[in-house]
Amino acid sequence: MDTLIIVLGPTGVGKSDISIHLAKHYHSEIISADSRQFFSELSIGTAVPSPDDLKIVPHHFIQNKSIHDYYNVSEYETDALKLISGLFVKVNPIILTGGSMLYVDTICNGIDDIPTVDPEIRDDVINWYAKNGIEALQLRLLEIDPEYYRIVDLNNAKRLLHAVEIHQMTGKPFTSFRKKTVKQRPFRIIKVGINQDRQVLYDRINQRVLRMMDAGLLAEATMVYPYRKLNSLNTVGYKEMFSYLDGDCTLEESIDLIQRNTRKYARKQLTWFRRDQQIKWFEPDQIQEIIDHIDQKMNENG
RNA sequence: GGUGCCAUAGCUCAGUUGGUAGAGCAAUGGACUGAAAAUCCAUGUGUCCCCGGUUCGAUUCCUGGUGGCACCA
Repeated sequence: MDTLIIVLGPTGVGKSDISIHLAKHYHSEIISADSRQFFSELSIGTAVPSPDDLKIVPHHFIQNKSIHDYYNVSEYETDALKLISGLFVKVNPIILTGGSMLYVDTICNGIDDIPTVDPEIRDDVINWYAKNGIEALQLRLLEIDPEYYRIVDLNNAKRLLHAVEIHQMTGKPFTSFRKKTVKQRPFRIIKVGINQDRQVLYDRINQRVLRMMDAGLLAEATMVYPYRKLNSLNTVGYKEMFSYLDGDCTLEESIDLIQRNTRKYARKQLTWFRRDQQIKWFEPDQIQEIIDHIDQKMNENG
């Protein structure tokens, strides 16, 4: 039976090393589910695997896009599933790893077929919101989609904006698309979570940020600084460097902020993963236990 | 050595005309369907530096001490 092993956990915990170990053990390949490692212009700040690691094990969805490209989780679902089904012909199991919760979820459960919003409509709605404010936006949503109005977080402008965009584009309420249907995948999924003592994780994160600085994060950020308004650059490690380059803070403050925001991100990831009962959790050094667990699962039914 | 100012949450500080206290940041928890490393929400008991005094009651006023800062010698 085709099997997808998903290695997940907070940033900095060592998912990459474990994935590479597993890929070597199972003669497998690695699919990335990391929404920032797609971008070829970003490597230091996104902690992409080293050239050596990329040579040892084939990786997919690493630096295959430009920061100027528009890309979203739905396109990723399509691209990744196509790749996975083709790959299973010669590779089984396949390893999927990455910390982008929504992207992992989309591989497991799918995402509803909602139209992609035209850039002009997006700009139009954003401008309308900038002019009229959040309360007007809420009222507008109430009018066009009362069902979504009841359940959405009304303070979260991004959610409201998207529902309004979809309505403006299709003439239909957002809830008519948002069914939250869980898609069945034609392969087995084994979820392996990696976590460790919080303080140890934070220390690792802080150290990793300092290593990124030594490796030239500031120079990398300076290269893409002209495009800092792009969504792809609304990214921990870059936006803080931009604040420094803008003259809004010192370099030390900026580094401090990267460490803090990375810690926050790790916490947020753990919050998301915590509710997923399918995840079996391990410490980073329990590689043999992880392999035993995977083997046991794979033997359960074929 | 003298004088003045300061000492409150992990940090920076506010405040209580005497009735045991609150912001920002940090930390922690949560939400999440095409911007997701994004975006949004929630959570504040701490010997109010120490000893004594005044008082029904002191973190607040007073004496002394300790530590820090500034100025004068």
